[in-house]
Parts: sequence; structure tokens; C-alpha cells
Amino acid sequence: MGYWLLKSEPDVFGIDHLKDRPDQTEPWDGVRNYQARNMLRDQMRAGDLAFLYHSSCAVPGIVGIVQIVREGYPDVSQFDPDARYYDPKSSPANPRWYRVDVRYKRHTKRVLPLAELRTYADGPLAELPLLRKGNRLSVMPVTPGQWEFILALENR
DNA sequence: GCCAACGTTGGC
DNA sequence: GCCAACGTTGGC
Repeated sequence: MGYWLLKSEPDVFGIDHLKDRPDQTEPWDGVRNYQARNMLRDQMRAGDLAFLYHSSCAVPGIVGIVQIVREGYPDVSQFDPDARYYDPKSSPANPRWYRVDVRYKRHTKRVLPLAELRTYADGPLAELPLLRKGNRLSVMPVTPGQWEFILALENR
């Protein structure tokens, strides 16, 4: 099973929004970065788990856990001229952008702030892309070791 | 609001 | 293919 971290802005698509959906499942769409696209399209598998991270807010950090319930498929918002994520260079025959479906699992017992995660940037979380300078990836892999370490932080 | 870092675009 | 200009991200 794979582990991931997904970033969102809580004002746009927060964990409470996901939890309040009828089946607690939504497409993870609007990703318009090739590196992130490749992971959505090629590497994520149904059943994988992901930390949900809130960015651009008062306390950026990990707020919950979601499950990938549908593997990568074309992000239809790229074909809609009226959609925010429309891409005129893409077409259904040759889609450029992909999305997965995610289902709410749970909130973490507490928010795990970026500032706290950073204190482990020279140790167990040294290779976590989130903590690397200038990182802007909205989808990133998490190793099993990093996953277990972060989960353990919940109880501190 | 500021600004560093990064990705993309487009002229050459 | 290079690289300057530009737009975006995202912490602070």
C-alpha cells in the first residue's frame, strides 16, 4: 500500500467539506502540475492512504487522513471552458490532467502543524518533500517510515 | 502584504 | 536549447 500527502486550501476544499459530502467522497481535481499529475496518473492505487494537509491558512499542517478510492482518470474539468481549471490545449482524446477520488477516513486527533513537523526536518522527516525549501508540490509520496512517525506524533 | 522559490512561457 | 519575464504558491 502506498502513502501520500495531499495539499489543499481549507477555504477551497477543506477536510470538513469532504467529511460533509453524502458519501464522504470527492474527486481530487484541479491539479495542474506535471510532477503531481504523473503521481496521480501512474502511481496512486485504490486503497492507498494520504495525509490531508491544509495550506495558506492560520496554522498550516496535517489535519486528517483520506483514502484513495479510485485510481487516476482524466480530470474532466480541463474540458469545460467555463470551469476554473479549463485547459484549451487538452482534449478528451488526449487528456493532459488527471484526478483520483478520495474518501474521508478521519481527522487526526489534533492538527499536526508544519512548524512542528519542521522540528524533525534533520531527523526522521529529512526526506519528506513538504519540508524541503521552496517545495510547492500539492501531491507527494510519503514513505512507510515517515507515515508511522507522523502518526505517532498524534498522541504527543 | 511581502517575498522567496519555483514552474511555465515564449522570443531568439 | 537558452534564459528572461512572468505568474503562482505558500509561509510568515
